[in-house]
Amino acid sequence: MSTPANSGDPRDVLAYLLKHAHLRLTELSDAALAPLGIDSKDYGVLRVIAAGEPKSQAYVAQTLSIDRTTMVAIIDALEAKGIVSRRPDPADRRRNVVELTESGEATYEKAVAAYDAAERELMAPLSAGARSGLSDTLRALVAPPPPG
Amino acid sequence: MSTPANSGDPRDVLAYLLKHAHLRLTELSDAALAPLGIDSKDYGVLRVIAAGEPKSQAYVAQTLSIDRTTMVAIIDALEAKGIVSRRPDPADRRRNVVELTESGEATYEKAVAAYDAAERELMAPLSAGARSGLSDTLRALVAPPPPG
DNA sequence: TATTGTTATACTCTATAACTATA
DNA sequence: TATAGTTATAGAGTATAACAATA
Repeated sequence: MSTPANSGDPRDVLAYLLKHAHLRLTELSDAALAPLGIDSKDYGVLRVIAAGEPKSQAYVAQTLSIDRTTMVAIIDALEAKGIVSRRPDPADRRRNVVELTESGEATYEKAVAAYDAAERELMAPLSAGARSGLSDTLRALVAPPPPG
Repeated sequence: MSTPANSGDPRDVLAYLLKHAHLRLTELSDAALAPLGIDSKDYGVLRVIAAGEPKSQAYVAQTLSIDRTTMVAIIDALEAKGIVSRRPDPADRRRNVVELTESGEATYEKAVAAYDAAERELMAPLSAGARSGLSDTLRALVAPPPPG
């Protein structure tokens, strides 16, 4: 038969597996990042900010599919911690340019190491092939982010 | 180098991929299940209830790692729709036995087909090997549910 | 007119605390 | 004493609506 009998085990349901794998990684990375004063959501934001040229709040929000009103509070908190700075974009004063501060650069470097360790811990039971296969497969399922 | 440079693409971060793959599957399955009057969370509950012998609310909640106070409202709604029934367990009157009604059995059969179609739609870009590899890999990352 | 950032507000989801009844 | 179900309540997370500034 193509559909196996229902054993009642929720791990037969892909939605359950995706939800709980994400939950487990969030727990591990939140714990790893907590000493730096940030969580996994902050890490995602910092990673976009840290890449290449300075970004606007709107760009960061769109890249991560986070509502721009939600982004305000996230940047507020990172700014209060001295990790990022906000200033009006001289080229378009509607925009805020968001950048890592000097101290924020150091925090970001540590955050990359902490997050990577959490990912490795989650993936520890997997073979090297399964590890890279997981990322490749998920990338094929997830559409490119808005700005692309 | 073992860590690639940060391109700013959130799809390089496993947590982003897991979150958005889950989000996409939830959207697809919610849409597929909506004509039946249930959503993907209800489907997970029905799947546990439909397996084998009748279950208590507490068992269903623990199996899915849903708080028992949250389960009350979920079962309330399924009962109001005539999909499941509740009755005290004669063997232990603290417990509610939760079962599919006759009409609920029919809804459940349709729900399995609808959910499976949503999973297939999500997985459509993948090879057969990648599809089964994804489930196997995720299962290795997710601990067995409480009752086991 | 459209976009960016902001604020105030509301909504959803879920958890905590306290209660009842049963064991 | 401990467990199952329930209710009321509170908190986190996120979205919607409306506004000011700027393009």
